[in-house]
Amino acid sequence: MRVELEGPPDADIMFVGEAPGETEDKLGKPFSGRAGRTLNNLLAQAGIARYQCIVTNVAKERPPANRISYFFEDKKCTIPKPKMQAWVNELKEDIELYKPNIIVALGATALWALTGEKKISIFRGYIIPCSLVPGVKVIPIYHPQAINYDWKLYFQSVLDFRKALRHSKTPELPEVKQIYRPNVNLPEFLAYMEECITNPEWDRLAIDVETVQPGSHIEELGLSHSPDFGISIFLLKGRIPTLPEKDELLLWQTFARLVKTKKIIMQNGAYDIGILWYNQHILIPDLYMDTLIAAHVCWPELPRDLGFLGSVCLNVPPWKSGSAKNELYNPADAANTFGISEVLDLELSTQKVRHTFNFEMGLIPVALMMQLQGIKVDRETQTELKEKWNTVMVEMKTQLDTIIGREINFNSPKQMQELLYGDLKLPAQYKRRKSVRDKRTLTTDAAALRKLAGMVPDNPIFNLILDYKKANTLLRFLDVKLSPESRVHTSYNITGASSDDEEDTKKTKRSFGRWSSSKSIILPFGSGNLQNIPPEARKMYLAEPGWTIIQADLIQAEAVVVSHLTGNTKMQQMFKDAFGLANKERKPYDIHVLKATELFGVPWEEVNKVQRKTGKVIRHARNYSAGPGVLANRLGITMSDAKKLIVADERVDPSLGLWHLSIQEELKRNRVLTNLLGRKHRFLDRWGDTLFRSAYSYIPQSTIGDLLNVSLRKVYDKLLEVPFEVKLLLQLHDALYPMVRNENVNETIKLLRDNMLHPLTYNNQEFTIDVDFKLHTSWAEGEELEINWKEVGDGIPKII
DNA sequence: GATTTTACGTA
DNA sequence: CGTACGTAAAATCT
Repeated sequence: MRVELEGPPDADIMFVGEAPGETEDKLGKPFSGRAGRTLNNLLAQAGIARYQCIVTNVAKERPPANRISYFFEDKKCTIPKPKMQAWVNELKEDIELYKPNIIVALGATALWALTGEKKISIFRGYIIPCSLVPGVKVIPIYHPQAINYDWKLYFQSVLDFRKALRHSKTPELPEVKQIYRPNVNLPEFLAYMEECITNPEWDRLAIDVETVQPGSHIEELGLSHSPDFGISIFLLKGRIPTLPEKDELLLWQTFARLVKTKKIIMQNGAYDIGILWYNQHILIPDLYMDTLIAAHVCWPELPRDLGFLGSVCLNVPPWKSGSAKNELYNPADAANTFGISEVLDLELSTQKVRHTFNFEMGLIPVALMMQLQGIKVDRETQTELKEKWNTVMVEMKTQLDTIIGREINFNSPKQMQELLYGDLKLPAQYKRRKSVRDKRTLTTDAAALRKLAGMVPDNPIFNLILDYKKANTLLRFLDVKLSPESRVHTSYNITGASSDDEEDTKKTKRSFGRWSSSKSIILPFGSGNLQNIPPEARKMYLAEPGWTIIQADLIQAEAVVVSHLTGNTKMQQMFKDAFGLANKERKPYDIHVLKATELFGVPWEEVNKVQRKTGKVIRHARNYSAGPGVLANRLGITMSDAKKLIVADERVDPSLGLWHLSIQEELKRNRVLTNLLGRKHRFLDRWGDTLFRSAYSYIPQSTIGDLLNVSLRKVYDKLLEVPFEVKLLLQLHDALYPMVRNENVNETIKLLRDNMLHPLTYNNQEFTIDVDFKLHTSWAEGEELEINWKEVGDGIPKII
């Protein structure tokens, strides 16, 4: 059936979808099916009344199998067949007839028909001119059906619909008042900087640098004192300097004077400040706002790249869409960073999250210092380890090639499938599914290999493959490039996942407040992520001669938090009683033994190792609502035994289940959870178990992440006060690794403990997570310290 | 050549 | 149907 346009002739807003679906086809009404229900929901969230709007589609008939490409000549849907062209002409006439103030292009097909553009992910949220009927404005938004498939797009689309409503009062496109001065000469740039310095009313300055790799050399420098102005100068063209040395020196001298007088705004300042310091030796003394951090605090679940933030915060045209060589790119970045900062500043107040913002801003210098400092690798040990594991790898490969009779790439899932399930005809092993509705996919991962090894005990290849793969993986962590000073460096990312990837708008940004670690662009040495180095590879990270690496751990950190969240008073008491004791003295307060006594009804003294391990695993698994499959896997027991264990534990500790339910209740209210240090997170996934599991882990995980960083900042502040040198080497989520000279170990441990004990409050009850220490000659080998802090009191412990 | 999938390391 | 994170190689798409 042909589906006609619907709505009042005097409507301000016109929604244009793609084509009718099954329900629409039957009822003859646009957006009357599942996508229509999602549209209605979005409109309600945005405060738009559908009956006051025009609703239609580009195509008036349903394509076979709902595939819009049926109406096009080409696969990319850019050359319409005559029927489609006629509908586009019809759409043009409708727009001219009804003259809406704004047209909402729902999805890529509508965007194409109205503007000729294709990429919805780039243009969504921006007000752009309609090319079909010039003079009309269009705002592209994801199609409701796309949102149904990918629920993460929901929240940002609500923001987009609100923007559409704001712009529906008048037909005019937003006025373009921005002035950009790209690629100016030195006198003009110097004059601008001098004007900034002398004008006290311009108190803030946005800075953006473009760099070339390798070396992160500054290619272009952009500045802005207002959302409506941006200026830039090139320092490099290709790799050739544009300015004589003397002139460039003058530029940087003036710049260094300028930044001292202004509140600085940057997007991802940790990088820009880092290279300004590393390459130009210019210190940015007052970073007033990092828009990446502000966005992370205000909207942790949304993308954070400038293009996205611009679409949400500003009324400027999309400036990131053209070719990368667009001259205006850099000055526009600077000006729009300024504009975005003003909106985020208000948002921080509205959402009452400024404390989290200030906290994260305070971490920038710490993370940057750790990145630039790096951590030393002993080249000799590295070579030894590389040789050792290379030998293992080659040996396994030789044996396997002989047994199998041909060469196989064991890193190739495809070849592995052919071997295991084709040649050997072994029972298929499937990957764990996110939902029972998902289709099963074959796997050849380590767990599958171990299972097959158990089924065919007389065939040695499974264990050989496992050993081969282990050596192979390890080599990835060992065979890394070192800096000339034999160091590796990592970029610690305060806002978690990096988001300068513009194509990546579909991924939800999670970031529970924990730092992530990735490859440093400034100093690209090492394996990148330093938070996932396996123990064997840690052996090559040696303490410098005469120095000791100290490991300061938050003890049982997440478990302590969970005991308070669930109101498990027995566990709380045990943590309290064990507080400050030496490691050896903690035995009577072992929560895993406690769990075993409860679970198996055996007296404390008679709990054996297997029972303790069972207690440990089940507690951890149940905290985060793991299923019997995981438990069976972890403990090497059958599914039915695992199920029984879970049932038994539910009887022993019903508080966990109740806590999970209370989290669901809290999510129901507004989908926002707040951790014990006040950090908020909105959960945008589709309502269901995946969402719940993620939410259960949020408060314990993010509280500990924040807690450790509170400590880290406090320790960092002390570094300048103490009369000896402390190097902060690593941050591993619940542990800090400083390195000091041997003679300063005692004082450092005292300092660490003083600054890492930080009381938390839940339900008006105060508690403190304990800290313990290990001393290392390398990152791998550590010796547990036995300190009874009750005996030490306020003094300094005498360890060495 | 760019993007997606698979596998795997840590807390 | 633990979660969180980043990297690399293979597979797949264009």
